[in-house]
Amino acid sequence: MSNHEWHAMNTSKIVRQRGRPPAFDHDEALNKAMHVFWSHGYEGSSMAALTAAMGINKPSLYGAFGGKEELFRKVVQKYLAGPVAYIGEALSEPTAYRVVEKLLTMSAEFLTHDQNPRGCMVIQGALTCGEGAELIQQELRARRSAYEDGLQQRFERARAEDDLPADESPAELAKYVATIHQGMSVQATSGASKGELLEVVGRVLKHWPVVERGGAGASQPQVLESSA
Amino acid sequence: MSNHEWHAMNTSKIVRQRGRPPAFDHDEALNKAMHVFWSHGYEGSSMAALTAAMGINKPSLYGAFGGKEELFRKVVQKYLAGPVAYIGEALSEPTAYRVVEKLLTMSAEFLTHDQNPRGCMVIQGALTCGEGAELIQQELRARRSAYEDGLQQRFERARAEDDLPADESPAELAKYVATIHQGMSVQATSGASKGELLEVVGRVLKHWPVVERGGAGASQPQVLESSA
DNA sequence: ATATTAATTTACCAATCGGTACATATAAAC
DNA sequence: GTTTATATGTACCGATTGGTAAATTAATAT
Repeated sequence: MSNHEWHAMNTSKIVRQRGRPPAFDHDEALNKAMHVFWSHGYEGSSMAALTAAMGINKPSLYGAFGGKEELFRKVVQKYLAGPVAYIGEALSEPTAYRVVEKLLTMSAEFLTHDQNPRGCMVIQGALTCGEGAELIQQELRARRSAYEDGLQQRFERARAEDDLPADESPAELAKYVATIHQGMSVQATSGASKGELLEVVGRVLKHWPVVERGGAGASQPQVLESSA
Repeated sequence: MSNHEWHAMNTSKIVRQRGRPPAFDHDEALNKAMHVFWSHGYEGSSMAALTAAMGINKPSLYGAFGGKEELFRKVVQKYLAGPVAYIGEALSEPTAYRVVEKLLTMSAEFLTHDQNPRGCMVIQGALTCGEGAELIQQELRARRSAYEDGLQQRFERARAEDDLPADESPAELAKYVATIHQGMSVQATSGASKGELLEVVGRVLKHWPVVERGGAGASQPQVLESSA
């Protein structure tokens, strides 16, 4: 069993090992690597840039993470479980409207947050690439597809709960929301502000399909008003 | 005056030159280069891949186009004047609704056309990059900004012509349409079909703001129905 | 024919790419 | 202490990166 595999199956478990202990914090180094990949994409991040940011040298990186490609996959896992965990939270909102409202509003915040590199790593990490990165490109595409599937399933549930009109297609709504989300990522990378993204979100929410309930229109959602 | 500069100012002008004539077609080679850059992005396209596709060797490429970066800039110009010239045509449609309808409908076709690499080169050519490509990244960002400005100006004209409600912001609408467009590009690269993109476009058009004209609602635009 | 001009081919450049061999350093186990 | 196991630093690997020097080839001008 190689060293980085041992690390993978023993995250944060304190086991007395013999041999020289690592001189760096595994999780912290992974965060530094995430920042580099997030900023420059997979191919745009050189081993030199990664090791410099992580504060370790190449043999240590190989021992602990197994090379550039495996490091990137571990970074993606951490990214999904950390910075974009809000997506899973949004999906558990009680209504489809609230799901989209929370998802896109938090995305507008997330994509333009000062501490974060602009844009989403899963969307932009390897949209285009050379001949050596097709597997990474494929991996990220699969992640985006899984995200869209999650949205679709949530909207199917919403329709079953009479929370979406019966003539609305969950798959089509999911692709619509994913398209908006991905466009917002490109916009953030291009310099769009949080306020500008929130205006886009507001327009999406203003026309979000809701079922007409009898009587007063009290269930009509509030229109999100944002500061430009 | 270097050779590639001579080429730049003498496009398609037949002048008897002395010296050995080029063995390749300038414009055709540029098209081949466009296809490579379009498929793999700026950094993902190596000189080896470019020269192989163009059917020339490196010194010829340097002589005719001035290096990788200048070649890419020339490719972008050709891309704007050729494959995506439909954008300019869309802007001259008579109403804002028709502008967006034509722009996004043709984009759905364009982004998924069998003969084209998936996605838009200006959007995805250098969204993320390493340390040597920031200038190209900046150039493409400026192109996207110019595109959005064009949309905004068109919507300003539309509002002046009472073709958009007075309380709609042209800048906000432009960013909204650009966000949709850029999201569609990511979707196309991820494998979305023309029909799926047209469904997204249909949803955008269904809620496009139009001025309420007196009397019957005859001026209400037809909803675009697409085949999935 | 000869000179001139320019595009071709071949071979090469230094720098960087991701990845490793190897010796050394540092811990626990005995 | 000695042994064993792991991490570190240095120095290196072949391959590829974008870019050229120099010789050759092919055209026109005289």
